[in-house]
Amino acid sequence: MAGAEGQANMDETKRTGSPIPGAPVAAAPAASLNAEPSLAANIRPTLKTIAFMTGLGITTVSRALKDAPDIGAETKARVRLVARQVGYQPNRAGVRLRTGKTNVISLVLSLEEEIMGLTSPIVVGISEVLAATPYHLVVTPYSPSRDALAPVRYVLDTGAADGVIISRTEPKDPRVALMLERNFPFVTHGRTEMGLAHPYHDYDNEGFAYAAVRTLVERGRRRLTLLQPPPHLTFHRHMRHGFDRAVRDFGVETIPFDAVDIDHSLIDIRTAFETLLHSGAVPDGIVSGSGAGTIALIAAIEATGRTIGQDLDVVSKVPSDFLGWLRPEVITMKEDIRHAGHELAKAVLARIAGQPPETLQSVSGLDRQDV
Amino acid sequence: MAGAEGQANMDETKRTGSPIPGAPVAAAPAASLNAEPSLAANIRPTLKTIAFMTGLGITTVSRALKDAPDIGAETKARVRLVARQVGYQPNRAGVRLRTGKTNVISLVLSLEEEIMGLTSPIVVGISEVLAATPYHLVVTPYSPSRDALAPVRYVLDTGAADGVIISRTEPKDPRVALMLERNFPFVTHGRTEMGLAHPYHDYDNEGFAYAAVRTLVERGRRRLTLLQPPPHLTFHRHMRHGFDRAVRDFGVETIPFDAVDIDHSLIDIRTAFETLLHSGAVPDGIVSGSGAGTIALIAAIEATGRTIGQDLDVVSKVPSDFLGWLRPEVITMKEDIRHAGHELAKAVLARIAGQPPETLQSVSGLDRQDV
DNA sequence: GAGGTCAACTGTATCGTTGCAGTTTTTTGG
DNA sequence: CCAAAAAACTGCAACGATACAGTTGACCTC
Repeated sequence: MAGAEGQANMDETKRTGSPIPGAPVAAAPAASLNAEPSLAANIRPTLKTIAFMTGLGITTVSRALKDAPDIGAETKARVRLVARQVGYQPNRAGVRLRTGKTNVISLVLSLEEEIMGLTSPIVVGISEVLAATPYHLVVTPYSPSRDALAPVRYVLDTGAADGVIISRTEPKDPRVALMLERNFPFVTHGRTEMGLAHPYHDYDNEGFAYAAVRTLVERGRRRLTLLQPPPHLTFHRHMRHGFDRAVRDFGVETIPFDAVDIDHSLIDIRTAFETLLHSGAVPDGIVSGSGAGTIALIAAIEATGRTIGQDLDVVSKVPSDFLGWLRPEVITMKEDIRHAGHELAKAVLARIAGQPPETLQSVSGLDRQDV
Repeated sequence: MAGAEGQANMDETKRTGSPIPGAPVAAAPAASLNAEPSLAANIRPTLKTIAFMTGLGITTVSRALKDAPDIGAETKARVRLVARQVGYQPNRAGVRLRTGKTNVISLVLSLEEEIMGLTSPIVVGISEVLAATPYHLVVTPYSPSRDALAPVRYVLDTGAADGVIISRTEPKDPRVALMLERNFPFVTHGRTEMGLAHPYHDYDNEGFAYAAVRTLVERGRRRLTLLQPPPHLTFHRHMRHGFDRAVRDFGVETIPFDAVDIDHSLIDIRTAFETLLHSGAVPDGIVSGSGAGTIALIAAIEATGRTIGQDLDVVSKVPSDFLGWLRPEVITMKEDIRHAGHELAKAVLARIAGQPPETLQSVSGLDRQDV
């Protein structure tokens, strides 16, 4: 546009570089400062270092490492060789500043869902997948008393990550709505019911509850009850549906137990269940949606002098097999949370890579044979 | 140096900014691109945005927000007001690139130490402390089969974090040596024995083992054994010392049990302990250094028809109180791992702030009354 | 041999921030 | 009333990487 020919470039000497020896350029110190990326040993190599070593331009080196089509094959080979040799690793801050790409996955965690050590295996599972990638895992916590939206907003507003993993989803989850609206890559651990497609991984809680009821019925139990997830979370519905459907299918009775849910403290659960056991309506079969909760149930059961496997049966979903060791009479069905971590990580990465959400939805659990 | 007066500055029009309306500068699009940080709504505010809004220079805004001494009080107030108003948050990549400060704490985790959910509460504890700071928590995993030094080297070489938290320390820990040598801020969860001062937080395993033995002795137990940590870790020695010293002090007998340690699988521990129970030398008191391990011990004990609290007693260190619920006959002593997370996080932050290592060493556990 | 095409390479500007070295204005001292 | 000093503010360059818009030279084509 605008200005005539003389305006832009074409000085006789390009200011950058100009390492032609003997040329009457600037002063010595200035030159050495700019030209040689590092005489010393332990400075971290940058593109400039490689450019200097290969005699190429910084741009060329950058493109060569990216395998761009307009760089010669031999040049690429040379650059890669030198890069490997000096142990070049792109400066994350540089990339991030220029491109906005953070190479970070943010795991948004409720600090209190931690009571029963679910975090641990999920972190491990995610880490295992990310280890093979340039991605880092950042834990973004929030206290559940506060707004669950806050951490998500933070990531979105500050561009702190390329992808987000959230759990404890609700049927109408504002976090999902927000990220979908902003077209931000994420996966949820748990489904939603908003009529919007997004990546998720979920445990088949409906299948679990159904199978649990069936198991109890097969043992002759007829008066069943459920220790269920908190009502505002999606998987409350799933578990309820599975339970209720099975109860209908098998024609058995249910005893309501709504005073507490698996988010309550063990003490509360125990107290509430003891109360139930002292009431007129005593169940002979219990489905528990949480391994920790089951411990409280067991305490209540034993405190009232009953024996599991005899007076009543308990089927529990568990994250690990402690219960199997300590109370083999409790029937357990394992939820593989580490596997969930794998799936979640793979899904965000795929989403970031542009794969459509519909293809990134999975449910794991029992074989669905029995549903 | 070199060139005469005309060289450096003093063009009539400064190229940057020049938002004087009506001045005959460049073309419209170029100007709008540079002058107005954003007409649109949702662009993230930067220093430039605030500079534009306040009419100040970018440098001034930066310094004002840093509360530098050469900025006027009123100016600072104005800048802060606008910054708050527009929700300014410094771009981490910019800061990091310029200053090298990452605002990241790296938690270096062995992926397999995870068997018994220690990670969860430690992550929570660290997060709780970091939440009040600009720091993020990044999980840097390694598989224990591989070099434990690798992740530390990575952080050091790439400057991925401002501070590191490691666990599973060894008496001569190469990671500690490396970070000390590079003068890099870190804390260890567990002590070392290298004669070098560094920040640490540790559980008082010696005190635990001593108290455990005392408890057993008080119950009349005389033939004691220890399920101990793996020999290469520092706390193996601590626990051993506490155990051995108490055994000496109280004049009781010990039964060797070195076939397995708490890092072995539950199956292995159970098998090994059953073997011991079937041998001639049967203990009547057991100290267990791990909650998970205790479960395996219990299984072995019960499989051989013995009763805890009667034929023998078990004292176990535990991370949570499941055992207390399910096997109240087992005597438990709780290790508060979340608290460890707090201490570790506070220590790295203090170290980063320049506090001397000697002041950042703590041991928690039982009151040391009994040692 | 002028003009065009293509392959291979390169300089410049930029992301947002801060260290540095100023510049301008006001105040102070003599 | 002028020089010097202090106070308040500012532009430039740089951190490392990449998008973009060239530049260079070899090779073709007519």
